[in-house]
Amino acid sequence: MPTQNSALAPSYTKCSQCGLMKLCLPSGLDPQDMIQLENIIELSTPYNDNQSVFHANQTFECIYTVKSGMFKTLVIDVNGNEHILGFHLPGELFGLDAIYPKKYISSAISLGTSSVCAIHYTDLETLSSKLPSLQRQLFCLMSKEVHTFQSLTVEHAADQKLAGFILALSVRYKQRGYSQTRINLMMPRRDIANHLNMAAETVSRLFKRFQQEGLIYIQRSDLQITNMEALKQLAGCASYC
Amino acid sequence: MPTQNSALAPSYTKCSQCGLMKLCLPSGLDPQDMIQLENIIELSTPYNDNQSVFHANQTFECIYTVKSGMFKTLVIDVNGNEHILGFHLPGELFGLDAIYPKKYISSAISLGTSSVCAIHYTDLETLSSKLPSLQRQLFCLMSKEVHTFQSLTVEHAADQKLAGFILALSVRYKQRGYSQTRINLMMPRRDIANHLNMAAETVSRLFKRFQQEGLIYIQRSDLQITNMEALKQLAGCASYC
DNA sequence: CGAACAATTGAACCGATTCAAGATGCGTGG
DNA sequence: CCACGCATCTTGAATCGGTTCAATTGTTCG
Repeated sequence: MPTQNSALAPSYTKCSQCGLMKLCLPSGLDPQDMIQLENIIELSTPYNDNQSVFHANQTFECIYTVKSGMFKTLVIDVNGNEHILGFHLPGELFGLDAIYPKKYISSAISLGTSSVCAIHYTDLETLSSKLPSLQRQLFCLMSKEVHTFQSLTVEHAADQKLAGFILALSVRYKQRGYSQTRINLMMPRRDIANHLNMAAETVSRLFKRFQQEGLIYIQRSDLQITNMEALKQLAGCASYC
Repeated sequence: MPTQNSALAPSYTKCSQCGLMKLCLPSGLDPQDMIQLENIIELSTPYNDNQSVFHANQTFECIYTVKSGMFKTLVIDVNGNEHILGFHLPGELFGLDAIYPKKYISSAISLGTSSVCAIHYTDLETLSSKLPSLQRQLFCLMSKEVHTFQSLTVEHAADQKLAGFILALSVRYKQRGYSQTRINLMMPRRDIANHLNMAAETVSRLFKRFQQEGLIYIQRSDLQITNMEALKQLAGCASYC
């Protein structure tokens, strides 16, 4: 049984970048192509808590895959208010939104000690025009990304949003081989609230209610899902399906 | 001076599909490549009001570009509630979100008499692996699409959202050669409200307020922007930038 | 231990929704 | 051409979910 995701995932520390990329690219590439892909990937030194991978307005160069830990991407509006666009788990990509404007739109910040692989976009573009399977993967990935944000634009009640958020984390961790019922949130309540467009107080009250109703057990950032079905029922279809 | 967009845009009725594609693909393709692209595009017969181009769950085959009129894409949640994901103006693409799941996620419905061009996705994929410039364009387009939805996830007050919506339409029509100050809304208040996650009554009240404040003049679906700067000020940065 | 920060809890408040009614515009047929 | 009927839009008043503000508790770390 997988353990809580606070430590590096065993599957990551043991596996090659090839394995990492397989996790990033949903339906896989053939091994020959994978080797070529590995050649354009750069490992970077780990980040401590709250460090930036890139900032909004910097020239776009690389897209990133999370190797361990977690990152958040956020934008700052004209009034100086932050808005967290999303959280990125091991095996997930970020930086794709910078392709069109040729500069980063968002800033990427580490949550706790975390590390990434960097992929130069020009290299990726060149390679994917040589490898149709890679091209297909990338189109799929970007379509999925569109999807994720589409789901977020559908308004729900606060409890549905939070339930959906928890379930989405559960599904994503499961896909990467972590526990789907025990999750280390890593981000503070304030960040969850910000991402879901609600007050931190509301998140706090809802976590309490969910626990009273037996849906979850939560202690600080250690979250256990105790009634998956009820949680799904509550979320309706919010964000994760 | 461009006229209101209620009739077909002159630039469209006169121009070839090549011209249409140029509008869809931001930074253009060289003429040679464009000819190859034209070969995989199919014109379809026009739709009357409220007809469906595709429905959610149908097998994904084509992506579409709007030739004239307007289309909306919408999803229906588990409770049977509609949510309008977006409105698609002439020269814009829709159906990209179906690539990853290989079936349409949303349904596309015409608003008034409208027409499209269909592009078989498998052909497009094949062609774009031969034409690096086309591949680049498509990555850009999808990145832009991610962008659009990212912006929508940032919560604003109702008046900011509506102001942002109006401005976004203005910008998009301008890009396609229509008037940026006089817009035919085409969709009912209910649809605007639904898309922006608010009640139709709120839209009505806000249009009235905007008119009283001299930002717009609106008569049924005929909208004129009378104070662009103030509208931008109000919207802050919502959705259009 | 004590400072600084994060999370919780309670109470007043507010923006937007809901519900209900009325106004307006539009197509149809007499 | 006007009268009718339907759908859309507008307007007002009551209500509610979630925010804001303020105070308290809990946690982490030098």
